[in-house]
Parts: sequence; C-alpha cells; structure tokens
Amino acid sequence: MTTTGGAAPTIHDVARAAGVSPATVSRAMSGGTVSPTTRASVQDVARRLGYRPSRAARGLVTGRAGAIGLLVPDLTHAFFADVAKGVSGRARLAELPVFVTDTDEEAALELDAVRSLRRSTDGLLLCSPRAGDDELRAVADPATTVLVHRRVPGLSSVAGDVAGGTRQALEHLHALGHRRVAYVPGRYGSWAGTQRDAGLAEAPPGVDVVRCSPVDPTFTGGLQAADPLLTTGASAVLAYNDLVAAGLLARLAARGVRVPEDLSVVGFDDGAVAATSRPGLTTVAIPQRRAGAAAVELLLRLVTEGPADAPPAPVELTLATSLVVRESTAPTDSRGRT
Amino acid sequence: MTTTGGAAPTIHDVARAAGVSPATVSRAMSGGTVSPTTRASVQDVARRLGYRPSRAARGLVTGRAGAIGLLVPDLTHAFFADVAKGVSGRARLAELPVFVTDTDEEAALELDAVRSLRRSTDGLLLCSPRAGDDELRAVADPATTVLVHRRVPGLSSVAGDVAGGTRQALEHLHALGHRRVAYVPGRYGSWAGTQRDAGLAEAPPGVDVVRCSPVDPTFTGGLQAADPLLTTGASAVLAYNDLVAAGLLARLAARGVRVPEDLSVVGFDDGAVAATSRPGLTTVAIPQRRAGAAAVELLLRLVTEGPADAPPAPVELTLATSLVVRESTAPTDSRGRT
DNA sequence: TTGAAAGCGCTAACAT
DNA sequence: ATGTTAGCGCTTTCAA
Repeated sequence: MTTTGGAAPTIHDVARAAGVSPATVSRAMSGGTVSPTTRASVQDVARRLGYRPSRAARGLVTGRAGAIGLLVPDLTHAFFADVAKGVSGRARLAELPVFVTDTDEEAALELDAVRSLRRSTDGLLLCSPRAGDDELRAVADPATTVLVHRRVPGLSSVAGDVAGGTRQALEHLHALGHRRVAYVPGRYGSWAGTQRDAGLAEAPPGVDVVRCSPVDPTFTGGLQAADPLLTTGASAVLAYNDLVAAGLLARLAARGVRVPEDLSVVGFDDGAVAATSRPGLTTVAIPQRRAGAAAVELLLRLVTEGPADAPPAPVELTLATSLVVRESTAPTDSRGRT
Repeated sequence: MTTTGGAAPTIHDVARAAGVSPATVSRAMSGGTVSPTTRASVQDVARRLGYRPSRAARGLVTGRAGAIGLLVPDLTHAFFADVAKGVSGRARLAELPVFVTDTDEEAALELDAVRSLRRSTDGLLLCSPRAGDDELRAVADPATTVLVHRRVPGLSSVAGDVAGGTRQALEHLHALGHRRVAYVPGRYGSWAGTQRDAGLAEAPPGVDVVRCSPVDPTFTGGLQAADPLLTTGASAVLAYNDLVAAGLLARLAARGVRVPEDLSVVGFDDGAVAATSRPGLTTVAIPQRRAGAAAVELLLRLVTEGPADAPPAPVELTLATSLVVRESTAPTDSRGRT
C-alpha cells in the first residue's frame, strides 16, 4: 500500500477536506449538477486523498453492481481464452470489472455460477454454455444475459456465422477440384456442431460429404480420426476445429500421407495452432475476440435500455467468418506428385 | 429468470416468511448462535424463496468484499490461461468470485487495475506482472497481495523453481553427451529470464552455454532464432519457452536440420504445444495450474490471519518443476545418422 | 436464543 | 448550486 495512514478514505473524508457536503462530492464525482469551480476543487481533493467510491455502497443504493460476469467452459481452450480477452478489453473501456468463472465444461457448475453471479452483477455473458436450452432459459434473465457462440430462443446472443464458414470451406475445396470431402465431427449435440451440419447440408453440387465418427474436439481426437479417414476415399477433410486438424496432421505425417499433395485438410477457428502447424492450416476464422467485445457492448445496451419495463426483444448478432487459406489445401491435380 | 415475481428477495422477506427477525435470519445463514430448529426452518424458507444475501450489503457492513482479483498479462497465453484456470477452480471451492483482468502486457494498465480493484476485493493475485519492483511495492498491499511467477522483496509470492528446472534441462543434455548448448533468451529483464540465467550459471562442468540474441517469446521469435543458432556450433538448444521452441522446430525443418538427430531442442513450460509439436518437445514443466490454486490458498491465509495487526512477514512459496522428456532430445552419438 | 437499533458508504429525492 | 434527509440490505452490538 502507499503511504496512506489506514483505512480507505470515504466520501465524508473528501467532503470535509473540500469543505462541502457528501452529496456535493457525489455529484462532483459522477456527472451531477455542480458548479465547475467546486467540481474541480472536489476532484482535486479526491485525487490527493486517493479516494475511490465504494462499489458496494454505491451498488447498494443504485441497485447496480457495477460489474458483469463471464462464464466459459475452459479458460485454457484458445477459443474461449480469446473471447475472454475480448470481453476483458472492452469491459476495461467501460471501467467495468468482470467476474470470470471457468465451469470445467460442466453444465451443473455453469448453472450454479449463473445463480450465484446473477445477484452480484448487472449482467452475464455465457460463452458456449454446456447447459440445455431449457435449463438456460430457466436460470438466465433475458434482460441481462448475452450468449456467446450459442443461440437459445428467447435469449440475446452474439455468434459467428459458423454455417456460412463451413460453406466457404466447402466452396474452397470444390474450387480446388475436390468432390469427396470427409468431415470429422466433434461431440454430439453442441450448437456449434449443429451449425456445421447446416453448412454441410448446403455443400456445392457435386460435392459428396462423408461423415466420420465423432471424436473429442482435441488433438488426441484428431489422432484417432486419421486412420478411419483414410478409408473413406476422400481427397480432402474438414475437421471440427484446429486442434482436431492438428491431430490429423500429426497422424497423417506418421502414416506417410502428404498434406496437401495426398490430402487437403481444413480446420476451424483460426487459433494459434493453425498458424504454427506444419503445413500451415487452411481454416475458417471466427472473430472470437470481437465477439467478446461485441457481447459486452450488447449487454451494456440491454442493461441501459432494459428498464423500459416491456420484456425486451432478444437481439441476435451474427459475426462474419472468413476462410484463411494456408498450405494445407491444394488442387486435386497435384495429387500423386512429389 | 425463473418464475419469481420481481426483485430479488431480501433478508426481510425471509424474516417475514419465517416469522423471525432479520437478525435471526442473518445468524441462521452465517454460522451464528441460533437454535437448530430455527436454523433449519429459516434455511428452508430461504431456499424456497431463492434468497441470496447481497454481497454489496454484506460487504458494506463487514468491510470485506467477498471477492478477489486476478491480473494476467495475456489471457490467450497458455501459461497464464493455466494459472487463471487454477485460480478459478480453487476460488470456486471457497465460493469466492474472481475479478479477472487482462492487462495486455502493459505495466500501466496493470497498476491502474491494481488501484481500481484494490477497493472492491479482499485481495489481489498478480500473475507475472510487468511493472517494476518499486512500482509494485508502491501500489500493492503486502497483506492482501500474492504474486504468481514473480518475486518482489516484501511481497508474498508463489513461483515455480525455474532456476532448478533450467539446471535439470542442462543435466539432461549433459547426460546425453552434449557439451555445447545454445540458449535462446526472451525479453530482457523479466523475472523468469533472470531465473533461467541463474540456472544457466550452474551448468554442469564441461557444458558450454552459448547465449543467442533475445527474441520475442513467441513462435515468430523462434523462427527468427533458428538461423543464427545454426552458426553457433551447438549440438543442443534450450529455448526460452515452448512457443520459441516450436518456432525453432518449424524453421529447422524448413532448413533440413533434423531434430533430434542433428540438433536437440528443449522447451520450457510444458504447454499444449509441447505435446502436439513434431517431434514431441522435451520441456521443463511448471505447474501453473497448481500455482494458481496455491496462490488463492495463500491469499486466503493472509487475509484471514492478516488482521493480526503486525505487518505480516511475506511468504514465498516455491513449486517444483520437472523435466518432461519427449522426442526432441537425443544422445550426441546419434548425430549424422539417418 | 432472539429482537431492536444503529450504521457501514453511498446516492437520490426534496428543500433551500 | 448546494445541503439535508432518508434508506439501500445486511451484520453486529446491546438488551431482554
């Protein structure tokens, strides 16, 4: 701590030192009606004393916590870490502290966290929640909740255009001459998985999509998927995400299958792995960071406009995805070449 | 929201519904002196009403915020993400919400965040802070601050035994017959860098350590370091961290240098990259997750025992590191083989 | 074992 | 433009 004597200064300390009433200090600090002179002098005193209004006290009277909450399934997953960074950065601009909870991919922990955080925040950001639609609706207030990378009817959300991105990837492969494309799905029943399916359903005419067995959306999952994949006769593969793609790459290299000469590989997410794998991974980029920032903005809007009493119509924001082309995809006529 | 009518129930609502005074409800919820009968009935009513004590109100009277803060330089860096996950998990056990702030590797943002969070938390965890020792001491209260992966005299901390880990790596290489080991340092002046230097200074006799130019502690930094490295005549290289090692691997492969046959490579941190790079990276594992959890525990201890008035002696915890041996290191007598 | 009363630090009417 | 008053939801003496 700095040289200050003891406890943190209160609004009364500032008031006394500035020779005004606490109410005036309050007005001077927030944007109340005060003469420019007093405002300046009060703020000066406040600064000198190192005065910071107590969030607790303010929250108690205003009914706003002055903080928001963010729930993610796994902070160590690059995708969620990016979202969290976006949230943190945008929240800092608004001088809004963020409670972050890692829910360990557990729906139950998620719902617990929502219940306990609801009370101490002005709003919640739920990133790719694992809980079911009904559970979420039961526990989340539509007026103060924004989903990220997930849609639930009745709740506001910000999500990447995953279906569109999937289509882009297929078009890219189609243009390269691929006609038989394998798809390695992740876990069943996730929103992101459903979106990919929607994209696959709109494959360009002439493109056959072969579904492999689902695997864990991890590097290990990719390792597992490689061998079965080679029996499908596909000339290209679309992986559930970059991690799975990286696992594929590793196992394919071990099997002596050359990428992209023998097989083209496309990932999903454009995480750090995509740029650092060998060969560099062609992948569908989702703007997670922007999604996080956008979610904060949307929440701020909801919470600000919210008290208009009427049940607010949920807002659904879609962020464009884009295909990042690297070295893991090539035209089919390069097959068999050295 | 659930079916509740309107605002969140207060202690008065519970008191009324249970036919007791608010004071009794308070005692029943916390561990006060209440008859078992009343306690049970009050808790029952509270549960039925979905009552959650307001943190703000409680904090106002008790002087404790009932929350802690965590500052990290970059949430998307695997190392810090792991720490954050450890913190989040341990804090959940204590039912302690965590304010997380990504400070974008900026000392100024860090110090701002400390100042603004100090007031609304019971304690702060500073992970690898970028600010200088004096700045940190000026702004951080020793009684309520724990550093993670950094030491500053006068402040409590939890850190991995980086120097020891470096020594382990050198011993491993020495045992494999390497006598000339290159070291690729990261940025100047970081605590972690200093620790590695300390370990390097105790290299086994007979081992020559060649310092390369420092690079950004990233994949790109590793790419840059590879070519100069090859001019040093070293048979093995110790990289600042796994990312740099991965960059080295990529560039070495492009240059036709085989790892580990022609050159052994050792990383640092044992992040996800280490296991998924090709070849798998021998690396010094630091238990970041446990460090995060341990930091929460230490903070809890400080804050609990703290009010013993006397300036508490800073506690410095050291966590053991361990060498994870994978495929990127081999005996020197394998050099030149196919 | 329980209740009554005071007050934590702040903001928001309401006066002036 | 500023001061006075009341009270947010809770815990904590102090009495009973």
